[in-house]
Amino acid sequence: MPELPEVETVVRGLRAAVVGRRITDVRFGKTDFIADPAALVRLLPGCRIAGVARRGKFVVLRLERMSPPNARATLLIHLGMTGQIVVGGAAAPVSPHTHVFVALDDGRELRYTDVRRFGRISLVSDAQLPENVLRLGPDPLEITAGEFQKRIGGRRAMIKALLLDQSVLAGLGNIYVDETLWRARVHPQRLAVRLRSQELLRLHRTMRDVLREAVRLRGSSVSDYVDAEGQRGDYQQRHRVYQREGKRCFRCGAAIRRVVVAGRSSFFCPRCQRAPRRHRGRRGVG
DNA sequence: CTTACGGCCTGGGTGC
DNA sequence: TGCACCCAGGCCGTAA
Repeated sequence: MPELPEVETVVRGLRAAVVGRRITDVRFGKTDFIADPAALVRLLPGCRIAGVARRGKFVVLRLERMSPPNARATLLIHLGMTGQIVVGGAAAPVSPHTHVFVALDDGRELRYTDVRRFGRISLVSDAQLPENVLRLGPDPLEITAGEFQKRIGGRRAMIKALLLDQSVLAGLGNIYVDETLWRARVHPQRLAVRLRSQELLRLHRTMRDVLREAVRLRGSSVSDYVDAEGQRGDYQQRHRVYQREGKRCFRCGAAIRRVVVAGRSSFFCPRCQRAPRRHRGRRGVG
């Protein structure tokens, strides 16, 4: 499940592999997750890949068209749950569920594979870019403690819902929110408005620690995430609560529990992460 | 405006 | 062996 660390890892691999390359051909399998596949066929061939960046969980491919001179466009790719972008030889065997083939001028091919097709691909002009990116909040690795407090503190929603909200912060998903909350000892159902300033600061610091370590370990491979070279990440070995229901808390030994918060499975330690009062006594039996 | 929630997309895994 | 069903993450519409 690609979140910030996985997308960052993919982006770094892509950057090394495709920046400067020219696109020679585009072919598709299924296209129902692509905004305008005909536009990709029409506009991508001939483009030079000028840069690769990450915005939240989006992979951002900056493209330069030959004509008109200096025309620019941006390919936005969201990996959804099971999206993979892998660069390899054009003759390499094709993995099942591969739906986009982008041939490059060095004989290699960039391929997009997505079992569920929850991913999204769209080509936008620079004029359209703001409306696509504007609604995203700041990057968790760049936001300052002050900004973090300002965006989160005082709001009445549950802290987990806010951390998952891409317009509040862009890049966190279920795994890294749960891991951050456990490390900061904050219960997922606490209302942000009820968090003490000290807890908000701890959350900010912990979130960044978790994400930096996860990037260093090239992300978490829980189901089928792989980076641009097709390699799995290692951060799943550091997970302390995610998908560990019933297992012992690494800190205190209590049994990890699961509740649904913001429509998502949420794993936490009932002893390290104290529930807010209004939830005490009616936590699920399991 | 803010928040909560249900539904939708798809198909692998699970359990009967 | 087959098959119904759950579930994942993001997003959108709707309601309060």
